[in-house]
Amino acid sequence: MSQTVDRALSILPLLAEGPADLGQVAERLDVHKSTALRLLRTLHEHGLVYRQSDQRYRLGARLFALAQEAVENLDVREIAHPHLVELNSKIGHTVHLAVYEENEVLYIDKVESRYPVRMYSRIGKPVAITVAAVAKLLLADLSEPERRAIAEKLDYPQYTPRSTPDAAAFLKELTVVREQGWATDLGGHEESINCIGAPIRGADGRVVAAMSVSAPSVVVTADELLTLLPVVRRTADAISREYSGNAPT
Amino acid sequence: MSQTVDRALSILPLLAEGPADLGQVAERLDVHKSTALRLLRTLHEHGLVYRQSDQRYRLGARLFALAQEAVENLDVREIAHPHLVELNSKIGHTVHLAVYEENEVLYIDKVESRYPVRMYSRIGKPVAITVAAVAKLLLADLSEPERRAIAEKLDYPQYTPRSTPDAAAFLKELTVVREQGWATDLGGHEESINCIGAPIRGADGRVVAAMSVSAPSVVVTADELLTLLPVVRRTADAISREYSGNAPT
DNA sequence: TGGCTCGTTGCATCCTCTGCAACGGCCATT
DNA sequence: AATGGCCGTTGCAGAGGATGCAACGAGCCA
Repeated sequence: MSQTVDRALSILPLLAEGPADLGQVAERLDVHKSTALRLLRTLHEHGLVYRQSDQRYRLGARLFALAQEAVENLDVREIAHPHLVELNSKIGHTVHLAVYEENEVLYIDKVESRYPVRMYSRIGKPVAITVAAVAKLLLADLSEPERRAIAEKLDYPQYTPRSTPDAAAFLKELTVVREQGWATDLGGHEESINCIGAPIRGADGRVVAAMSVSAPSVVVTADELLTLLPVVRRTADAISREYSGNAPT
Repeated sequence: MSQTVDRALSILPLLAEGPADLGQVAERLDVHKSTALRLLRTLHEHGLVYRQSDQRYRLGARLFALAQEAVENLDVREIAHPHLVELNSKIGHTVHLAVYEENEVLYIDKVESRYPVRMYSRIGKPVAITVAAVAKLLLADLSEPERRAIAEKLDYPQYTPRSTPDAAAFLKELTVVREQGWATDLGGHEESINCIGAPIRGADGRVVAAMSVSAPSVVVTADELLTLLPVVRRTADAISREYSGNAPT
């Protein structure tokens, strides 16, 4: 809506691909160098881009701080976290927490017992929306027209033979998930990984987040994983209760 | 430099404090509501702000993704990570990796063996710059006028009695660190936590990052921690070598 | 029902952003 | 050492877009 801001913000994803110099930025934006320079300077003043020693620009440190504060404002995460840790300590598998926002599903927390390293590596990354258990849970709660609109806009990458093939299958799956109140991803994203998930609801009953437990099939079979469903649902319900209780609004 | 972009970007830290509605944003920016609306819409289109159900705005999901990609482009981190993990598995204590950027020192990686939970919680957060071992290492490598300029601009919070008291003491400490090639923080931030750190250098000898090992004094005394100095320095040097070797530029 | 607040829209005015051209520093080439 | 090319930077005039105003409309409460 605002041309200048629009152009300036377009620089950010561009730099996310890797450092770029003034000329490259100007070319990608299709504007004059002097224009790109002014935009970059403004971004720089706000700490969103950083000028490295070779004069090329890359994303700046303030982005970390902002993302940090953004995630801290998500109170679901704060409430859920201890529950996720507790569940993880019980069953040992990876536990995820995700939210839906603006046509994207993203992980906002993760607890992994076996491989603590690079734990943050997936937080903030968009989820494979057509197959992930948490994505199904979050989308299943939307209204029917919304679900249809989204389902038709999506791509359906065939990660594995068990990936959701198309919009029709996805919508059907969402209906199932909506009715049963939990979801699975059995090898739909990676052949050897299974997930089960449950929704977290606010005081009004709307799904505000979703959690899942993932495990490689070499460790537990899909059937064995499904036996964990009750404890996963109990955890999700406990989070829901605590979240609803505290909600002041 | 660009008024419109400047105003738009000023909205981000404002929303970082917490959700705000249109009127509040307009007031804080000192612009007309319609102007604020257009700026917010533009930010919204780029996913940087999100409009929650009560119509108030808060920081959006794309910030995560951007910060995520930004951190992945820091190749020091990628190279260093396996070394940090290895060191951690040897000695068991928390290992940090930090860089200096634009008057700030921030952690970009962390390996913690005993408490894997919320591992990302400090990544991206500004370091206690006047006391942390990594901060001393990174600042010590700057030119003398730069060091002085920064030292005089800083605040010197007295986290503990052992915190760096003022600019003079800090500059003196930086000189020591610069000469000995390693740094410590012995209870300067938290009474019971000690750290030792070593610099990571690029091909040109400049310090590009710093790493540290932290441990509570109830587990190891400061003297015991110092016995780990050789292995910490060896790790840092190994990272430096690998980083310098691969650098194509 | 009426009045209030808050978000939204269309529009004329004026500001500010834009692109141009020229400068200067840096590097490589001869 | 001199030259040419490349890239970042600056000042400026013009034009295009951002701004604030005023009016509308939706939701809420009394």
